Amino acid sequence: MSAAPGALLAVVRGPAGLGLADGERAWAVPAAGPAAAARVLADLERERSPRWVWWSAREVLGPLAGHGGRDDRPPHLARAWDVAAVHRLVAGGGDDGPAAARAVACGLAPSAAPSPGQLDLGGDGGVPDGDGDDPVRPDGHLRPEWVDGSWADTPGRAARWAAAALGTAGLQRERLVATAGEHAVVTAWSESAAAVLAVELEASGVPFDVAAARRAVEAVVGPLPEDEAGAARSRAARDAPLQRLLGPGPTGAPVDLRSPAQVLDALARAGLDLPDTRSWRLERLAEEPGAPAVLRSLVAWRQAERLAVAHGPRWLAEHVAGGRLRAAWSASDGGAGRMTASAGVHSIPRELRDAVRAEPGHLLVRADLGQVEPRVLAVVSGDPALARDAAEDDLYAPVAARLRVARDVAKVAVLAAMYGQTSGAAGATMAAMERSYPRAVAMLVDAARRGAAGEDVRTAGGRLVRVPAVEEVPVEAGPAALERYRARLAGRGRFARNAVVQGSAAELFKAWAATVRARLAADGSGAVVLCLHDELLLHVREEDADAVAAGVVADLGTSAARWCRAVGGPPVRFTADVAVVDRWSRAKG
DNA sequence: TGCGTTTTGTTT
DNA sequence: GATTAAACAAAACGCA
Repeated sequence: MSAAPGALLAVVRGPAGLGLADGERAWAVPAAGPAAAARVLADLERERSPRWVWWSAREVLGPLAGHGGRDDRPPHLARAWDVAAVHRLVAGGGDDGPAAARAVACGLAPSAAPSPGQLDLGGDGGVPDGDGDDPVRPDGHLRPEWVDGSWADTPGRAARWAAAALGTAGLQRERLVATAGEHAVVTAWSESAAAVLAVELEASGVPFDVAAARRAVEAVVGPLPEDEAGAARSRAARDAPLQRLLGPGPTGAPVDLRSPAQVLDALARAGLDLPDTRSWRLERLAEEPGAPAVLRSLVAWRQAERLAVAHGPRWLAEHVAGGRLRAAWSASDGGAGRMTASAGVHSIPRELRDAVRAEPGHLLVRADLGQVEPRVLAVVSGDPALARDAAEDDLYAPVAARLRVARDVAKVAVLAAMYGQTSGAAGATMAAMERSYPRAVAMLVDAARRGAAGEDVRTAGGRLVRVPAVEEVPVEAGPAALERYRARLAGRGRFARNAVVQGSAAELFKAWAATVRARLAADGSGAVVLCLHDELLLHVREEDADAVAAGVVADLGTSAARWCRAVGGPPVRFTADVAVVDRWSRAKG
């Protein structure tokens, strides 16, 4: 659902309750195409600092993102109330369209929400689609004929659609405060800003040198093919040496290296009995003295195959254009509301980071948070000892001292506590963790208990995290089925335990990212081009790079302090490592 | 043939 | 004896 060029763009200013001094006003802006819409937005921005209210940033800004200059974005655009983003916060994900968001905001069942094309049965049975219609039915739901994007047909409809967004935002706010608490309003703001950022990330992409990427892949894989036939030839050439080492399969045909089952059989014939062919297992075996040459060859083949398939010519053609790697971005996805991206942007292998390069006259600023998760744990649990330890640059040093173990052991112990690991050396240090950080551990244990019991949990900022359903097992089920059931419950416990930390960390990160975004947009020094859970990659003008690097650290100070206050935790110190580089690969980390 | 599951691998 | 979280993505496998 997006406004086509030449259609209308609905822009709304919100009421005081949404963070404004101004009264309610709904705007419907006629826009002859994205460029005109961008000018209108820029004009409106000059009026004093509104908080925009929209059904979703994607709908309103998507059509004009990328217009008006790559690095030229209205700074206050992200001061918004994004109904879809707030709905995901309130409802814990799922369908975030206007109909579902409206239903939940009204306390109605989202399943009863109308969908486009559906007969309108729930209302007054009035006139179906007149210009004078209200998008909202008397029962609170949206009218189905409004949900299909036709709000953009006339100025009158756009204005009413905008007003409905405003009304929904008000209801949402009440609901949010009632279910998650007053502090969740602050989260709603930063999540809305992240939604704007997601649209911008999608439009801008990551500066990417295709030729450098090809070279990096070729260094491992060999010359890249030009077409399908060439691809088949180079695959065969890659396979042949290893196939000769493995010998023929039972049918006499060469082993299909892409079939785990066939590779497993072939290894068994070579006298290697393995439970699976995971590369870490193969690597460990290959490193042993006297290991057969096949193993080393197989490990190398796997590495090349992976790179060729995941980041070969097809991937480059599909996702890189005009010197930018582009992906679809979600501002809050998954169990805990992290930002996610398609095209494998969050798992670009190290070899390829050399291809992420600043454009002429620009530099990259890479900033990553140090030890975010334990610091976030200190905030959300309010554990005084952990909060004190966070004062150090290296949080694990004082932890090691308290636990009376080596730093590495301490680090594993903290991570294991957050992930719910109970076996091995990490399990053994749990008792010491509990003694040293009773509040932190108690909070984690409580989240795990609630998750295992099927109760939903909330992040520090108030996001609802739904634990996955686990199918009940009848009492008379066999021991294997009962064991699987128990394992699922435990898995759900670990999920919930992790989600409260990971999800809260995502909220802190987004608050920081939004602050940095506003800084860059305000002075036109550049743009955020990549968000990687605890890492920001900025593309900035060369002459501004050092100032931006300093600014990013300052922004962390202010946004982290604000976040700690908002969620009612102690003022925990957060740190960031910042590097100014021309290529991503040159920033260590 | 098509669709869902399993295996594998990369990142945080 | 096991049981560290999340994500995206491709190809093989298994079943109807």
